[in-house]
Amino acid sequence: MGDYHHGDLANALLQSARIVLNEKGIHGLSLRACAAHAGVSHAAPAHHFKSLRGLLTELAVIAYDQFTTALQTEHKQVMHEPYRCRLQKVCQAYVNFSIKEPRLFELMFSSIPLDFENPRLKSSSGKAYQQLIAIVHPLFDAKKMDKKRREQTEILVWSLVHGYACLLMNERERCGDGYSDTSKETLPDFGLLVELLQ
Amino acid sequence: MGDYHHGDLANALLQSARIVLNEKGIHGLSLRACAAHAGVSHAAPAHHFKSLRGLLTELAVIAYDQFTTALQTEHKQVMHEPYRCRLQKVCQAYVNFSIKEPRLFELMFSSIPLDFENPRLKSSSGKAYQQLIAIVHPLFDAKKMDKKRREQTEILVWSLVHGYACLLMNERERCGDGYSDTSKETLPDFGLLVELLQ
DNA sequence: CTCTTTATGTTGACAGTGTCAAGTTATTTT
DNA sequence: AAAATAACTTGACACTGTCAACATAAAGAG
Repeated sequence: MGDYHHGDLANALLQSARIVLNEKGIHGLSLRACAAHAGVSHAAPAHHFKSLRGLLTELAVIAYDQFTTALQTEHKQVMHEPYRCRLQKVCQAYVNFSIKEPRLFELMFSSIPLDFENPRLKSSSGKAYQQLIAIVHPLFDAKKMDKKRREQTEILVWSLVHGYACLLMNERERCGDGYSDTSKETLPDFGLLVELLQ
Repeated sequence: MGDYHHGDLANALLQSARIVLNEKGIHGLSLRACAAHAGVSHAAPAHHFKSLRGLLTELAVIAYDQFTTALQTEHKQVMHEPYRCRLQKVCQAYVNFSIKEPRLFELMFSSIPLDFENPRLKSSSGKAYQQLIAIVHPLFDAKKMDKKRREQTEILVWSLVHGYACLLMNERERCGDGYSDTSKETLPDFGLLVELLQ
């Protein structure tokens, strides 16, 4: 009776998962909802992803890849600009992604348990971090820093932009769907921090 | 048969909720588990908290209060120290809280839907933010900044420390329970950023 | 070409969850 | 003392993830 052998159900389910994710949010995303959206039985996903965790993990891989691409694209576009400007703009791209794809961003950094032993997830999330570092790195060339201080500074930059994106998203969640304060969508100039601290 | 009229079931349930939270994490916390731990029937919590969301919201209130207290305590202890040092230490207290009470921290800033219209939650989370601002504020006295630039700088500082705490927690989650890299538990000196950016 | 194996979906079941309605008991009010 | 109310229990329903058993289609072996 039923259509057996869909052909590429794994990808179809991931496609459905993205749609359900955007409609109902992470906590509304269920295996059964994805199966229903893809038009298959409720237990079909288990044959492609071991569990819900498995599906979320694969979805996170997609998310990280798309995230990395977004950073890369911006990075290439600002290659010719001065260092500070570069950094600011790529960090803005980081924030923009969290605004454009809030559900994917949530998935990547939320407390929802993913399978971080999964080699694909390890790879894609690792690449995202490397892409970030690649942006900050040229900034060090002029400075004289040892390895440890470099790493610490990298983490500080990452923390800065990541924290901003997180807080912005929290605010959006709290204030309902219609909320969008365009003034907060642009990351403040990092120079303000220098002004404060020096 | 059953003991009716417990006396102070609401608080007993919140107490149980904290225990269950610390044992099983946010996504393992359920109304029924709390009820079982408190020794009451599965539907008892509904009479005190409208729903699971209601219970999580009240738990978040406790979390924010404890968080604010932690910041306040540190703030008082470093009152006599120079501005920059003060800022660094209170931010460290922020990070320390996320290490000491990771589940509560998660609850406060995760994507789990809370009732942000709840006046108690509004109040307690607002106080936490005010406490943060209160720390950054004195730093501006020496600088000449207009209101907008002040607010932007406040957000940048907040982003910095919040992002660090979040990333640290993600790392902990990913690397299993036994993970603790003490070198990362101390927030790098903000001066590194100045060095990088100026 | 036929038989077997394997991959892929389906169906049905189970335990767990939040939530609601109805019933039971204790306290409070009148 | 009677009535009203608050607190808690019980039972039910729909939903979830996950497992086992079954059905079907594709691929491989002889």
